[in-house]
Amino acid sequence: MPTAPVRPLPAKPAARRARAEPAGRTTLTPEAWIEAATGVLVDQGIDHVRVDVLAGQLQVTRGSFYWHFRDREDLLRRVLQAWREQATVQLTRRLEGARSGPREQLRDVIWLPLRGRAAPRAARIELAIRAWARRDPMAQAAVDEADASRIAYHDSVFEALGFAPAEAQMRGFLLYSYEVAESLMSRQGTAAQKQARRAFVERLVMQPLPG
Amino acid sequence: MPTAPVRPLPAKPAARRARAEPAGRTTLTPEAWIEAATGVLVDQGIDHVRVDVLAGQLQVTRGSFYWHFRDREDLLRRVLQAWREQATVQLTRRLEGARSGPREQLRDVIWLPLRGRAAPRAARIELAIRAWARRDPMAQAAVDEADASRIAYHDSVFEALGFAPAEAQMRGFLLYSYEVAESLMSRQGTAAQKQARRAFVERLVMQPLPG
DNA sequence: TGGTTTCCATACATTGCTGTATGGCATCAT
DNA sequence: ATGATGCCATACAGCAATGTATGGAAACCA
Repeated sequence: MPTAPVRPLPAKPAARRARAEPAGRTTLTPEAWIEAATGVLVDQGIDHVRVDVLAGQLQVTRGSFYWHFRDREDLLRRVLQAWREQATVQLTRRLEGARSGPREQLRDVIWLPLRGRAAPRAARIELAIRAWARRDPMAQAAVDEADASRIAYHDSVFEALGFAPAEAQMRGFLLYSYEVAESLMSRQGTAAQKQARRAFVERLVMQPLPG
Repeated sequence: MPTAPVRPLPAKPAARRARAEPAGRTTLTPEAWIEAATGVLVDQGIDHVRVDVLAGQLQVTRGSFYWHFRDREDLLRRVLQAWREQATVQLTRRLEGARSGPREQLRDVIWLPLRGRAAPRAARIELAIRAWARRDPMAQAAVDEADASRIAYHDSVFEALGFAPAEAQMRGFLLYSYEVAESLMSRQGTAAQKQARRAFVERLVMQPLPG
């Protein structure tokens, strides 16, 4: 697909001006559309993210949409972009907590997906984008990038635990694999079994190999 | 969705009669439609499995489709059914090879996804159905069922290796998780790294824990 | 050979969704 | 006050996909 000729949007102020909004949000931000699109993406799939559906959800007409966005493709790009930024922030937070020691980082990696406030929703968004990525190169690139940086983080944790780089890499990948799969197959097993699984994995991935 | 009132299909013979097919397959079987649908499902997603697309691919018109199938929903059901049967056959083959000893079964589980002839395509089909399952309860049920029986098989391998049932269950889940994730994130790492990963996991999941 | 059945083509009728063009109202600058 | 602008509504044209109704040719049965 050749890069489409950029049709200039009607000039808009870079920063949203503070207009007199009488109480209940009469005017929409692009972020509202992006949020709504993400919602539909999560429980309907990318093909159901359609302009008129979102308009109905936001109680406006499609005229509003085509004011804020060039077209549907434009919206999808910004949905992905929003996810990338969120994922980056998430990982940055972890890197900043690196001073707490590798053992604690490992515990966080394993248990945070359960304890986190917004974790379940973030997981669902990620799975939806992963499904989307199967046939959209742009989404695929975003997912690959996120996977790579997270795996790199996992590796670093095992390196900090004293494993040689090559082995740390394999342990990091295994642990990340487990997390992704646990999210993907969240229907398998009872809550107690899941707890036990995580505790077991936490111990096993630290277990040294003989030889 | 209430179970739709069943509109009776035009009566058809249960088994396809042997008609004089002059050379090049002038007449279509339902299986041909199912195969085509699976193909589109794999690299386009379930929403792109549309009657007219398949008709174009099969060089016929939609009239043919509505003779073989009640409607689009009917086709999707049969696509899922075909996958269930294939997955069952696959697992049955493994259970029959159980006499070869647990170590060999473990090797097979880990390495077969790479060596198998039709393995890559089967993996892609499975990922496509997994994506579909996120918003179709019927597909979700099929995936859950497949996961459960495969996990049970993994468990049995670890039990045969001498681990206590509870621990075997966790090891089985971890190994299956790794396999699913390796398929899902097949873009991560070089071929050599993947090889090393598998070899490493094969050893680690057998490693006993102290205590 | 005449009639039936199998399988597919053709031709509607309908719906859903996209993108554009244009109008209108409220809010802003001056 | 008066343009000008931001934000949205309305209306239109067009395509894409579904399902149905019906016709028609070739193979089968008698």
